[in-house]
Amino acid sequence: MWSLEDYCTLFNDAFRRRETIVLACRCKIRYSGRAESFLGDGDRVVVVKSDGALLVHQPTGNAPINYMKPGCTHELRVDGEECHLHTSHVLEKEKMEISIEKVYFLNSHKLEDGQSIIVAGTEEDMANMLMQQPELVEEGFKPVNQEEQTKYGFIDVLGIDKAGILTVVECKRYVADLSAVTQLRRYVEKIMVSKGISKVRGILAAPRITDNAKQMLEDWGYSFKSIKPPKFMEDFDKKQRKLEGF
Amino acid sequence: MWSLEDYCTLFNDAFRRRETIVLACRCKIRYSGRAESFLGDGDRVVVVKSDGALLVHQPTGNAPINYMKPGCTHELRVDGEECHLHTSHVLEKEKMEISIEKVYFLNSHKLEDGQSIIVAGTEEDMANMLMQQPELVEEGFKPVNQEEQTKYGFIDVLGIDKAGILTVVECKRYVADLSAVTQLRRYVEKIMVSKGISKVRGILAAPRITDNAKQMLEDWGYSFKSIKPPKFMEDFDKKQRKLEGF
DNA sequence: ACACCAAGCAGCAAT
DNA sequence: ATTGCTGTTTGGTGT
Repeated sequence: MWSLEDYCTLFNDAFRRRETIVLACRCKIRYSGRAESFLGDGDRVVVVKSDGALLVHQPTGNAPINYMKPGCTHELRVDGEECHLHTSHVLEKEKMEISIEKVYFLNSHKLEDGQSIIVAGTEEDMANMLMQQPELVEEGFKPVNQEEQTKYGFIDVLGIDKAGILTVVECKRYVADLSAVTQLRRYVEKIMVSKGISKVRGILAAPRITDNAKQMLEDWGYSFKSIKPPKFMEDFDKKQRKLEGF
Repeated sequence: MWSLEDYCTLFNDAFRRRETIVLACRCKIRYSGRAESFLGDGDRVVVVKSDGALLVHQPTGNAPINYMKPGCTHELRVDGEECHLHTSHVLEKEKMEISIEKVYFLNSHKLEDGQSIIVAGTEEDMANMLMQQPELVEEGFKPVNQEEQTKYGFIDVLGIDKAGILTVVECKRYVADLSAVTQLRRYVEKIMVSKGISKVRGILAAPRITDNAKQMLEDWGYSFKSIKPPKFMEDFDKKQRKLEGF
């Protein structure tokens, strides 16, 4: 069994060597920075990464209960019967103190990883699908050049309907809600102003829409088109080539 | 040194006992579910929690590069020269396979934690501050009963200005952007319809606002009030009492 | 269960 | 650096 001093030496040396450190312990946590927080005694896993990021995970749940951003300094010190991990981010004026009552295990290793993840099935993929298969939006719909869109902002798909009316399409991967409608409305109005056109259509493309959102959409004269986002591994080839280019 | 079979036994037994497991390894990862992803060879920390949640962390950055939600089943199996961690969430039709080339360390421990975090300085705290010190919003501003708000949705603060005009206040903890303005606009319109009033004011309360948002705010006849969110540890006493009540 | 929204959101790309 | 926006967002609250 190691002493508190041993743990401190192990930890501080590992961090100095930019190893990634994992520590399971019983602790309480105080944080002060963009907000302030306190977390009473319990068992957690603490991860300190080579870039100084720190994560605290409870034994259940997806998200960290506390964290510090990359760029932090860390020091583990003995304080009576406990160890205290002092973490601070000088630039961001944030600090954290983890009071460690008991260490269950501590391990560290130099980790190297230069890989980027490749994801298929995002909102961007959905927009690309509609650019390539515009008939999915509506019969006779013609997307305009993607270059031209960017001038008007972050519009997912811009096109012209079969009657020649400029049409903004906003894509959502999941259920479209009120904020999706207000977002569409904002884009439509932006286009009307910047192009000086009084008639611009808005289409919300998503697998589903909430009742309230549907109502608001119709009140504003926009329409909904049910579209499932793509989820093809085939897309990987294209993206992989793009990544390998760098 | 342990064999691949040893690691599998350790891992599978630990998960069966609902321990929290930490594994540092060189691996590649495939995920399929709400989207699909692939991550090539690199060193990562894998955390498997007692509720079945799984996190994969690269040696830098704040967020997990891959994850699975609570409720997953996990099995680590030997496959030739490698171990494969098969993770699946039957209900959500999600699955992940982590191909492990090399294990740096593996630890597990039964962790217990029933604590909830107490946070001060949230948007809700900001709204409460304005309810208690309405003069911060504007001279002569009087908040209306908080009960009454809930009928009309998630409005932060509803009140009456010194001229007797109903006023919606939307709070933002940080820089208010375009979506904050559209949100305010949605609430103001909702109130106008539900109360049958043609004149309702809107105030955006935040420490700062972006230029575009300011523009849109003024175009719509709303106003901005620079207010810093509260950040008092004193609030902890109140919240703690509330939590202890359970 | 669904709808809506905040988050100490994070991360990314464009400006 | 700031702005705007997506996210396998997560997590919480109210209906």
